[in-house]
Amino acid sequence: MADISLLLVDDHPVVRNGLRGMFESTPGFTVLAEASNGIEAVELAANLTPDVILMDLRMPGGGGLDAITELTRRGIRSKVLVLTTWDTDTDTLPAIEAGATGYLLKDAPQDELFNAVRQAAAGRTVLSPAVASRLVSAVRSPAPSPLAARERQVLELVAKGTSNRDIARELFISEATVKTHLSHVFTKLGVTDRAAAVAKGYEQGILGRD
Amino acid sequence: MADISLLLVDDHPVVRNGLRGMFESTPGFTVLAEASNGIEAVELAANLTPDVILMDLRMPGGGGLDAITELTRRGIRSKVLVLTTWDTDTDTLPAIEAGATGYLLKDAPQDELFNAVRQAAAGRTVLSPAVASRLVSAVRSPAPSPLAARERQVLELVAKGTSNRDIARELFISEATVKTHLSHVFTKLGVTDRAAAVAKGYEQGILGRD
DNA sequence: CCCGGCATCACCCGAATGGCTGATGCCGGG
DNA sequence: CCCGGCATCAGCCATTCGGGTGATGCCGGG
Repeated sequence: MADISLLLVDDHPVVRNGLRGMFESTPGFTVLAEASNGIEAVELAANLTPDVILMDLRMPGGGGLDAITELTRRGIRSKVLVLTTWDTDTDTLPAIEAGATGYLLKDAPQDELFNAVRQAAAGRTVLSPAVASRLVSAVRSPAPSPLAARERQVLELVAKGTSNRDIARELFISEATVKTHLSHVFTKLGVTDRAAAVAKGYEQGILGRD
Repeated sequence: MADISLLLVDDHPVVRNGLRGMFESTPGFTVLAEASNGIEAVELAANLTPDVILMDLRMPGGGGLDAITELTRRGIRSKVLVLTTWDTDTDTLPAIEAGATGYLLKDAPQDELFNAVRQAAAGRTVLSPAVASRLVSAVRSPAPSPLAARERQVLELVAKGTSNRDIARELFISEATVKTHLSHVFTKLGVTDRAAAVAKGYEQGILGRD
């Protein structure tokens, strides 16, 4: 069987270099190209159609997530293997929903990485144990948090230090309604005051993505 | 002149591999050893006394910061070059205060890295442009953000939804003091209420690192 | 030696907050 | 067709906040 062709996507030269070194010195893999951001990645993938794309999610200028979405949209059939640094990422699920074939952490041992790439090339999903367990628990729980659109808006304004009155003005609703929304937010997030609600918002990735 | 001897410290095998590859394939450098956490790093440094230690700050089990402090405390004269991923780090200054000789970002080009190592070996301070500019601005402005220890504690409790009264109880101080601390927090963060303070706390990395 | 920052505390007061009860209209799914 | 979730609104009320003013003690740097 032919070598598995790869496209490496990471904004850090060091990481790209490390990966390239690892794969080039191991039979069965060929590194076709490297990209340092999502835009480049999509272009290169479109031209080279590598078997597997190893991609970091967090990158300046063209996030990995958008890149994945774009790839699936264009019907490019390269398998995307997300290789990320932190497992605390809130984007695990989005990435998989967007079409990533696998998701593993950078601190995985080499053989695990090689294995993952082979699995991915074969179209099988590979997840880091840590990620996998989070996934199942995410599925298991019917999502306890998701705030309604209006509730999220209110929370965002609260995080900016806006008073209920001003939130009301800003959203063209009455102050009473703002209070109602906030009460619901509190209930859904399991807190009792706005400060804690903001904290939860950040913890759960509801806030913080400007 | 003899090779510059190196100790690589990073929790990610991929990164260590990348660095090792880069330095081994370049004349003038010798990689003595690798460590995956701060504890290991200190031990190895004590035994091998490398010229330069390339160290990541964020590591599980023995943070890089403590490692640096420990190294200076022990009088080990290896130069520490902090090689970190994000320039948003709040630990830039602490690291330098702790005794780091240089501080640069992982996405620096290779030659810059090589150069930095040589500079560090010669005892000169090297900083990434981004870091450098942040440093000067930090010096220039009397630090508008860094909260005092007590203030941070209070903010953390606020983020957990604790009322002033309960914060007072928890910290064994009076409610009045809590309010004073909070007022200072508000001023320093440029906000007017606890919710916004929590938000700023997360934005600025004061909160969110459990 | 004095000043500034930190940490501590007190008192007052008006405004904002959060809980509670209750109500209306719309929409989509069972 | 009814129920649940969303979005809207009202009024009441106890508590909590945040601002302002003022004060003390400690420490470290200039």
